[in-house]
Amino acid sequence: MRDVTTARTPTRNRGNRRTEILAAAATLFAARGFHGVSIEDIGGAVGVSGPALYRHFSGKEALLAELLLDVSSRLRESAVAAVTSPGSPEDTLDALLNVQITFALEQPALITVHDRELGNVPEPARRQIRRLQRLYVEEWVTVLAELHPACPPPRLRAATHAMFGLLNSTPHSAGELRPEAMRPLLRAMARAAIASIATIG
Amino acid sequence: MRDVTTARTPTRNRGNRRTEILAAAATLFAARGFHGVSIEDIGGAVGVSGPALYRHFSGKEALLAELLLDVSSRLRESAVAAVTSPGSPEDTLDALLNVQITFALEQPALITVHDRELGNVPEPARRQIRRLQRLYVEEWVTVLAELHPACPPPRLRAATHAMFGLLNSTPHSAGELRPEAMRPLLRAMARAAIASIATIG
DNA sequence: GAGCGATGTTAGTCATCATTAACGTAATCG
DNA sequence: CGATTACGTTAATGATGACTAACATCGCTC
Repeated sequence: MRDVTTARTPTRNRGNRRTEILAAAATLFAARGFHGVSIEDIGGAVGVSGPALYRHFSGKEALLAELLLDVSSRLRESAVAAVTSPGSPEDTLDALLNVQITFALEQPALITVHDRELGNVPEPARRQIRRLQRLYVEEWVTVLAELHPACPPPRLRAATHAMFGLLNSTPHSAGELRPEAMRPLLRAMARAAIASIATIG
Repeated sequence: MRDVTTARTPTRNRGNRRTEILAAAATLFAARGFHGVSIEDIGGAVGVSGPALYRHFSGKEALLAELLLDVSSRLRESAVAAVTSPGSPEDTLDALLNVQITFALEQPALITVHDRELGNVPEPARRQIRRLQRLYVEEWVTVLAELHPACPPPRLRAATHAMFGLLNSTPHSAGELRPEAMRPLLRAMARAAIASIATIG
């Protein structure tokens, strides 16, 4: 009389604990910074204590690396999907906005860690994360370039970063507004901000 | 035959070293986070080594506290000046934008530390910094409320934070654009973003 | 039902680090 | 001059923290 519905892989709940740890670490890193969080803290947050983490990760830095690698590849994947789906440049921009806004609203901790802690990732992984981040930005720049052909790329890049700053402000205004109200606000502000870059220079 | 031109206070270069330390600490904290920087690092950055800092500050946390207290009071002071000077709400908004943009462009390290490290400031000072930050935000909200009377305050507050995010993106787009080009871009994007908040809801 | 792999536990170990102690030195001031 | 003050220096000291070792346990598979 065993429960067969939970389709267990060869090794039972394999991966749950791992995922749990990643989530807890993201929250803690976002709140106190990589060096402000101890292995003990992370373990404690998931109900195991300390060195248990080494059964799942080779070390603290590896944990961070996996976190950032995961975020940056998911972001890039979603961006590629948005860009390759058919539609006008305006449609594509809207799709990109949705990607970033959804991420910012649903995973504020990951977003925070993603743009603060790259410096603590050891070298092999760091390069790859940087590459993914760069590719993500370039998806945006490409679309913006279609909408504003007269705008030089450096300005487009700066504008893109400014927009990320705007959208990623969600951790700061946590609690001010419900997500359902935050989403249209961010979308409107970001759209307007982008539209404005044609009006200067 | 002494040099009298350098108007020395009772104690020679008093305060130079102190200021130098604060500046170095800001840069390091911005780059690696409070816990990622050692007292030795900060000392090294100004050419003295380690425990010399205790001649100027009571400890690492006190150093951070002074940094944040200084930033938040300067921001608030400038905001008050902008708000109390005569002019239309639009003029006042422009003045506020100039305050924040100038700060973001000229002191990116301080801006970065200012919105990341509050959690590491010990309690007496933390409350005061929070208070100053809140007051700063309220200056913005008050002006925005005049421009958008129909907009509920929580939305104004969220929009204000989003705009700070936009303007404070300068550390991320460092090098993309020269400050002379960055300033009008940020101003245009921020103005447009703010104008857009009336168009929803 | 013995062996094994996955997963934890607790008790080291070894660095790093904030902070303090003990001790110069040079300039200022009486 | 002689003392005090401002500033530094190099050794402790005491915590904390990442990581390792040695030792369970438990669910499976054979």
